[in-house]
Amino acid sequence: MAPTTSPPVEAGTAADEPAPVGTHVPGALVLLTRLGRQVYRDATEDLLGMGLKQFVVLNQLREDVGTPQQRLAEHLCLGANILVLLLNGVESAGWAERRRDPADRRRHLVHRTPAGTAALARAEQAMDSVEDLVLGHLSPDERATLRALLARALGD
Amino acid sequence: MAPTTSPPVEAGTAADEPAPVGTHVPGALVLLTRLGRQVYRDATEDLLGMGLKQFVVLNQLREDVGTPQQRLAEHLCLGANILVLLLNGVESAGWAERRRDPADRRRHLVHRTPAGTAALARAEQAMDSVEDLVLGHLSPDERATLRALLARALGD
DNA sequence: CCAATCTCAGAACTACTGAGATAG
DNA sequence: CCTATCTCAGTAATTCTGAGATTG
Repeated sequence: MAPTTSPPVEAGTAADEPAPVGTHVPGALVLLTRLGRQVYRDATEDLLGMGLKQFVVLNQLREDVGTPQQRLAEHLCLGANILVLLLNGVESAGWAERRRDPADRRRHLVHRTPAGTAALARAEQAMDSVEDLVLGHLSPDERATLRALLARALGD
Repeated sequence: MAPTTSPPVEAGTAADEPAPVGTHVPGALVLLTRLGRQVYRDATEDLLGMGLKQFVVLNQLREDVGTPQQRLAEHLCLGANILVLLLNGVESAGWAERRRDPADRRRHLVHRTPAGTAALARAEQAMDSVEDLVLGHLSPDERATLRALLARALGD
């Protein structure tokens, strides 16, 4: 279960470092959650024209091909029941609609509407300004690299 | 898939393409929040021996030099009042303590205790397994690159 | 007297638990 | 009959709002 063939990338200071007691280098996941909090703080509903979670959902949808709610829940790490509430809001705003899957009528396939695509485009522009706030220290190249790494981590 | 020894991390897709209707490429911040949710889901209290937020706070503290709560709140994007509740838990677990700043007695300087350092070390090992779950698709080099980019984005 | 920092209690919001409805 | 998917209501946990206490 734990074949530690690779060296534990410890904060292993070189031999000449004082190695101050109580000093600590955070791992990638800690930095990730901190940055995520900044996004959550800066991407306000006023700015986007919608909630951040609604924005993320719309990002996950297409107009032509519907997505089962089950899969949405997996990808967004949301409980199936929470997704219901979220979609209720998105649908009543006219940005998406649920259609029964003809192949398995238990399922709802969620489609983004043209209005949803338009709202998404507007929110996206607002997100550009959030990105300038949150990733302001990174060059365009670095942002592209970051984006590619995140996409890879999510399995594309 | 293929474990490429050198990770040149292709930044991207061709710039201007026909863009099929209803198709959409999420921005870096959307991917970031999705990944952050995975961390939140996988880094359970059972696994870490503490809450994820407690873990993040302990990461931010040192034994020798105290951190004012105000600065903690900024760095962690927490309201000052929420931090109070969080620190109450951390302090009563014996992992940190608040000391009055002699230079400005309105402030509390938060120090990590030796017990806190020990608990942090244990939690960190658990986080390694979470990292394997969340960043499993990335090579060690890619993880290092990701970590460096996140650190830079946060202003080092 | 006013501003800064921390603390707390109650309101508001979000997420989770368990039961119900419909379809395979 | 049993499982899968979605929905909802009640409960638990989290975050925000506003006031209070102490110090500069």
